[in-house]
Amino acid sequence: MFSLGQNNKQFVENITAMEDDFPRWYTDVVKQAELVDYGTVRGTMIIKPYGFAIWENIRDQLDRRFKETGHSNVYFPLFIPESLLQKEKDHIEGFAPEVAWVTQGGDEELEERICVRPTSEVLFGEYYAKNIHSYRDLPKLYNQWSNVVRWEKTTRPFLRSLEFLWQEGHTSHATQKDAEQETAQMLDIYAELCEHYLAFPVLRGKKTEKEKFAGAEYTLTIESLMHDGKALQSGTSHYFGTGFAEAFNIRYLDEDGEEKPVHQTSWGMSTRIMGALIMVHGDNRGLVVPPRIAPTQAMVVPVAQHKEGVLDKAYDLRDQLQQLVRVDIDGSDKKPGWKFNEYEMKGIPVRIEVGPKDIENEQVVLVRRDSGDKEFVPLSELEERLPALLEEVQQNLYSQALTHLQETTTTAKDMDEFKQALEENPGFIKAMWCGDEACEENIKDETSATSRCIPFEQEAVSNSCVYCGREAKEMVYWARAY
RNA sequence: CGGGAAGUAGCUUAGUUUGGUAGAGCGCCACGUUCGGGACGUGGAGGUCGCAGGUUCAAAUCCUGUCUUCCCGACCA
Repeated sequence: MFSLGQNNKQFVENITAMEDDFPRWYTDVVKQAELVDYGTVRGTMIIKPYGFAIWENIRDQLDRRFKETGHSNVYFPLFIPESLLQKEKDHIEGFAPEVAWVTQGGDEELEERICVRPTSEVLFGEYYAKNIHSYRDLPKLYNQWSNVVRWEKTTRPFLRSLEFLWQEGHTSHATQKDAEQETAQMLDIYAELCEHYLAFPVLRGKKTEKEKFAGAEYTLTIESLMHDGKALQSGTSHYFGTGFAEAFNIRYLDEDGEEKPVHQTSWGMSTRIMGALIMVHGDNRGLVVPPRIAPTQAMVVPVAQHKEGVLDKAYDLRDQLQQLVRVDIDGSDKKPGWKFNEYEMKGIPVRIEVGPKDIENEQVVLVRRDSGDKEFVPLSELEERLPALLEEVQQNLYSQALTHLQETTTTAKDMDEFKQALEENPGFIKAMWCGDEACEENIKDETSATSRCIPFEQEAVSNSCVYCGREAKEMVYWARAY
């Protein structure tokens, strides 16, 4: 095994070091790895082929699980009439400030403003009201892949943009129990995607009243930790109770002959998760993509490719390995060093070098992106070694992320400890809370940290509220967040 | 929405203080030499200096407005 050594200054000149300026590192990586370009309208983004290929893999994994759990994909319109959006009071209050409105069609002023969907609860509500009549119609388990628009004031690629891609699930159930099970099940699917494919751990829990979705009875969330110690809400699943059913009059006739409102859920994961992928695994050489989600898992780089037989051998390898993993080759006439850097920047998990010496020795060189370690592998062992190495990279990325989460998760019994933790070892802070929204508000004002979730797995780190000292109700994870 | 910084070739930028023919490096194209960690030589293409007004004989440069990006804060399922 060899390591890359210290001679790496030249490789990173295009990317700001993350310890110098993390926000700048992020935008550098997003651009250098060719994930996105800025759109012409402020706050919009063009997702480029490589960025979209990663999103497609995330999408496919989620979609497979949705279908395995009985959901059907549908597509609802982009437009919502203002009167429809107004129907659920909390919902419209939550979203009104960031809605984009259409006021004109062609030359004509519209009689009623039309909203460009920021989310589609009301459209599904209206549909369900018309289409659900009997307990036999339930459950209705719908999902849609779509774009939504939220007129945000400050924007960053993937993390917050005026328009973004996501999926939104909307379901109706006969009973509270069924709907609550659905809410929990979908959160598990999101958590599993993060842990098994995107290779980072998440904290699961419930949002506080202040942080919950507008119109929901409660919101479940998964929270993940970025490299700079800030948290990112990575997926949410909402239980609506019968709130929307009452507002939209979604009722069914039950077996017992009684008319009852349905119990509903909605859940979503967006292209924002791309931001998590970048900020959890990325390093000063650029992006690092976990093998299970990487569009290209291994890149064949021929060395001294002008020499007899090298390029042919490289293409043969590509063809052979294609049966096994997602492999690509760069047969362009760039120099090898250029290619090494290019694919490190793009985070491709493993590089396969083949040169004249390797051909002579009947071997290849495998270089892993996460650690930079090189190993010489006999051709006869390659088909066995490469998938195993990809798996090692996947596991290592997860355990690195887990270690980071564990090492930066602290406990605070009072505000001094709380502030000290934020200052010295930013990450999640476990602290008790009395349940009073005023304390939550004050903590935010004084520290800019917010409540991230009330974890399912509770643990009493003290008896009293970290802010006011009154009797504590529950333990909350706090952090500065994106 | 407040405070700060910046927009000059695909990218990074010099030039702006003191107005006077728009420069460089990288990248791109052609040819040759190279090729085990971002090669080199020669030749070449590429710019309404973000946009709109104004001042001036003359504006990348001065003035006003505006758009966009980045940072900090406020806001934010």
